[in-house]
Amino acid sequence: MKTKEVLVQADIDRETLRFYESKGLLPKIKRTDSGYRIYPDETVNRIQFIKTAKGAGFTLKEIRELAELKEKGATCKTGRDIATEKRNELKIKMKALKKMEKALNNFIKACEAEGDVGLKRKCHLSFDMIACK
Amino acid sequence: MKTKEVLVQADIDRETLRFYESKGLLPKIKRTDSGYRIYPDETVNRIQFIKTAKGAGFTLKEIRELAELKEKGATCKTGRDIATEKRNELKIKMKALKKMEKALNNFIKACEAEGDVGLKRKCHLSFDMIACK
DNA sequence: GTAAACTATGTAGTATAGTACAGACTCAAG
DNA sequence: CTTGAGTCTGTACTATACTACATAGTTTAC
Repeated sequence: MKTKEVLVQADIDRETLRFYESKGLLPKIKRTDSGYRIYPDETVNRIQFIKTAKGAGFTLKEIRELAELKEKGATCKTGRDIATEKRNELKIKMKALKKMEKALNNFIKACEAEGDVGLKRKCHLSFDMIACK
Repeated sequence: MKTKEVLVQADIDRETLRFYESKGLLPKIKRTDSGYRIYPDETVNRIQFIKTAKGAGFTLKEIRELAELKEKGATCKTGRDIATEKRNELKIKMKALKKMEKALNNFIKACEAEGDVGLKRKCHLSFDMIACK
């Protein structure tokens, strides 16, 4: 695959792609005699993975650690340990997300219960117990 | 509350606290005649809220938008709209998290099925369908 | 009444994750 | 065989979220 093809298929910016390459996040890229990059097909999936992992709050460094499990042929034990650690981080993030969701839900519900639509009623958001007066 | 009290109770760094203040994330802070900050009690809760929201992937700017719902006495309608928008962002993040969790779970399970413990077996992580050979 | 602990301001530096060129080379179509 | 689209390298700039001083003033405990 040539660069443009990756850019279109993975919906990514040329500079960002190069940036990810420089950070060691992509699988090995060949070059033509003239120096043009030839990407393996899995690159598109890899970028999708990076996007998902980023969306889940992982840093590029963390994502590279996961990518390296594949790249460097880690042993299963090492791989499992890293994956388990990442899963624990994930669980903590999930908790924060659920806490926030609950707070926002309470706030939205309280607003609706007060029949806010179209009104200019004042509301008060508190950060321990979200409510609307 | 004096600064030190907030630092200890909220488990936050002095400089970070000042940084949050400069970004408009904290409730109004009074000063003594000599210029020392006097924080309202809710400050500790606010910092906890900031931490949770950050953990859920919101930026400080986004967190300030939520904080301002309280600070500036927004109308319920405005408040609800912002909260609903944030809740939508949250749902997208939650999806990414679940996708990642599934991928990690598959990987860990596959490793265990192969009886990796103590072995130096090679494993391969693929990013569309995580597996261990 | 002085030393230690605390606080204030301002400035500068770091890490992360891009984003935006400039200047030059290559390739493909008419 | 030239022109435009595509690509290359390198450097510099941006935003976010801190982090680390330096320097100076204040409060508290002995």
